[in-house]
Amino acid sequence: MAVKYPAGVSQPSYAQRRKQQLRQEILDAAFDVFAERGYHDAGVADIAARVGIGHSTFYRHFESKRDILEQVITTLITRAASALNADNAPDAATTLPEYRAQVQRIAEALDEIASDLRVVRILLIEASGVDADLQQRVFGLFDFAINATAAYFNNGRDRGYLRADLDTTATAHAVVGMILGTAILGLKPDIDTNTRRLLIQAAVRLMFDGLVD
Amino acid sequence: MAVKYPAGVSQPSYAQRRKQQLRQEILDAAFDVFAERGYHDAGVADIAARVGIGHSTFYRHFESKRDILEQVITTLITRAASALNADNAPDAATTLPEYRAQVQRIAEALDEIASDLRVVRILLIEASGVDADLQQRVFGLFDFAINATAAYFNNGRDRGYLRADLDTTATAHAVVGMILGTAILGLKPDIDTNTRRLLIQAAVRLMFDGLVD
Amino acid sequence: MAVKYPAGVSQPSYAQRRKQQLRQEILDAAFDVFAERGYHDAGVADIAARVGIGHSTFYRHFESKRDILEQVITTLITRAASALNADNAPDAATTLPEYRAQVQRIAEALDEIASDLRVVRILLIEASGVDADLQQRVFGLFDFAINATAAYFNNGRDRGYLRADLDTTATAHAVVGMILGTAILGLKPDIDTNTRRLLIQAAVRLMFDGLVD
Amino acid sequence: MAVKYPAGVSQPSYAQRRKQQLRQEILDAAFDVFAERGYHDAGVADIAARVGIGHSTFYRHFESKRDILEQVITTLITRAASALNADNAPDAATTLPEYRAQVQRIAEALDEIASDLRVVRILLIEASGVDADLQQRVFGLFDFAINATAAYFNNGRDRGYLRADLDTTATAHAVVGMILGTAILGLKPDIDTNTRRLLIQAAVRLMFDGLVD
DNA sequence: TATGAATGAGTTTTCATTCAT
DNA sequence: TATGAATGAAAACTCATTCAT
Repeated sequence: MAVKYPAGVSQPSYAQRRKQQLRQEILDAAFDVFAERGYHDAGVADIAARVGIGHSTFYRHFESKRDILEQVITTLITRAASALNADNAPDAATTLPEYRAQVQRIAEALDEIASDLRVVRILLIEASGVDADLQQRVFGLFDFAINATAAYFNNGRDRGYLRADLDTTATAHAVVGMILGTAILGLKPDIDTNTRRLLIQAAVRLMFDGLVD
Repeated sequence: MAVKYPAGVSQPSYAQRRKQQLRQEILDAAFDVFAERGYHDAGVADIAARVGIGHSTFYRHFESKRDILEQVITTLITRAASALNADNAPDAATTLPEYRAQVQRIAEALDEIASDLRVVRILLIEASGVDADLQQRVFGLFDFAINATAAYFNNGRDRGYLRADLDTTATAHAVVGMILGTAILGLKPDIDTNTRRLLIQAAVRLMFDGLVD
Repeated sequence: MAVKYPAGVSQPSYAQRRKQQLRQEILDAAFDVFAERGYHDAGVADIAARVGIGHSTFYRHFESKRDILEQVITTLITRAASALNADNAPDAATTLPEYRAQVQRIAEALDEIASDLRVVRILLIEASGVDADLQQRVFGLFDFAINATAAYFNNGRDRGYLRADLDTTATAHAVVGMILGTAILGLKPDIDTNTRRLLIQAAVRLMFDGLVD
Repeated sequence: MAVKYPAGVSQPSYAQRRKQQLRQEILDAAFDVFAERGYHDAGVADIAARVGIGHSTFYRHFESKRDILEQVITTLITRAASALNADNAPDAATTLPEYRAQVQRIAEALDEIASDLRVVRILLIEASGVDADLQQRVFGLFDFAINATAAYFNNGRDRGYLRADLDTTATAHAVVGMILGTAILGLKPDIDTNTRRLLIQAAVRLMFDGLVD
């Protein structure tokens, strides 16, 4: 689908588009290669070979190996943040069932992303394994998630459909942690789609009702 | 305090003890260095330098760099598994308050371990970043934790102090995920001891009572 | 003189020729270095330095140090085998003088090769000193020489110009041994070209007429 | 059998004898190890382990790894030289049959030595592969053999049972070369005792009668 | 512009030899 | 005296990055 360009902005030339496209191909290849072999084991040559270009061409599009990892991660973070935001606003839910439904939707959206184990691997393992800076970037996403979640909780507590004594920040922490940890556990080789669904269900149920009730 | 040796077992010679001790010093140094710089960035030379020995002396005690990482991880896994087991049996708790107290104890024991961020970093980041094999080892620990947790849940459900419709395995997954994820979130630089305590409390509360009640 | 390429086979590009040429330069340097310092004492760095390239460039052309030795030896073996074959066929000689002349020619051809002491050193000393595999390769050459020689002897015996009771295989062994041993003795520092000629003469004479007559 | 010591020379003490004995054991082990793995691949540790002593003890008896190789080689050279000398004198033979018998005896004695492939390997391959100095030592043996052989030839020529026009030095060279080369060819894996005997026979026959007659 | 060739910095590992017990 | 522990020098090899075509 052709992208529309605003008036006054000249459409990029063919060459520029080609360049953009190649850039994207390289990004995709890097994503695959990093996920398969890990950042350190992956060579720039591997990435280039997968795209079918010379190693040197790689450097016309990215500063360094580290640079492309950063870009891959940025993309993933952006995507995850969108999933958290999409069609959801902290004050959209006014009743418990509404909120519950909303949580279910968010959970499924995140699962959609995390079901691609490569995303989990790169975001949680490789990013942190390479560099404190990159780790910070990812942790920024977590902070964002925690804050968003806390906002939801505040809304629910204010409206009265969540516990009045809820420590919203700390609990948000716990919930985001649960998402995170579940995603990591999903790296275990033997988890199929069905199990994932049961897990989400159990997690959402736990979140709302706890073990007891 | 001198260690007692059983009759018939000759106490290790001075040289042997020295050797053991040096081995332990190297292990400790490796633990630190791996945590600080990451496995790939850390050189055998760094480890040796920290202990104050020559590079090649390292190889008198460990097969390879990979070998020592494995040993470090094995130690950590063992320690974590002990913490999970210590003084706890799945059927020890017969009432909800008892179980709650037990969970609190376990949570604190794990937090004690995880408060050393280096442990978290090595176990969760480095292990997985290096090798599929090592990742498996760590995941074995998680499986153990999940199974143990499920056993507790089964006990509680059978005794009637937990929900009758509890999907014990899936929920155990979610709970272990929560522990895991919280540990990782603990790597964020700005978390102090007090915050940790609040987090644990919120997590335990969430686990038992959920958001609602 | 420009090499002619058959129709349909595009002439190698300049870059390819350059690469071939560099490869050959490295081979030559390795040949020299191995002969001078011996395989074990020679470093890849020495070879690279002699060509005037960086150490790692070496690895763009050869798999490993062992690899290049193998290639050097293969070349030498091929050359020696050609010398044995060149313009000679086992049944070319029908009379004793003809055969005698043929032997003289072969002897001179081999001497031509062996006069380069580096060849002898690498083929007989280094190859065997490094690896059983390489030794096998060289011994394959000897076997070839023995078989070829035996074929000549058979021809001569059948035609009646050699002893009827000649044990052709065993004698071929002895003759090839003589060539081999003489080549090794040629490594002695004090042997000049003239002496070599006398040696060949004496050897050929011995071979045909023995000590007695 | 106890060795007799001349009057006035005090018999070595027990400790000294033990030391001598251990030294010999180390020499034997080195001989084996060098032959099996080659000088460069063999470690001092291997030698020590085979004797059952610590690596360090090795250095109480030999200066260095190189040193022990030298001693091993010296021993072998001495043994080979003895075989060449034993009960033979250049002028012992006065007739052709006598000389022929003498040659046969010498050939068998040398074969006895060379049938231990380890001797051949160490003397011809390892010695030359390590060091120019060691190679010289071995070549000294060859020179000795050549000179001795030439002396025999001179005697035979003077007495009239060998060709009058024999270039004794050059032919001696050829003959010693034949011995040498045959010994090397003996390293081929598929040569059994019987073949060896046929080879010797063929060589001696060739030496005396040539191909023709 | 795209490329493959070239590179050197960096790392793991080995092993002969010395030292302290 | 015998030993194992310690060592550092050396060496092969890899790979991200630059350069010349």
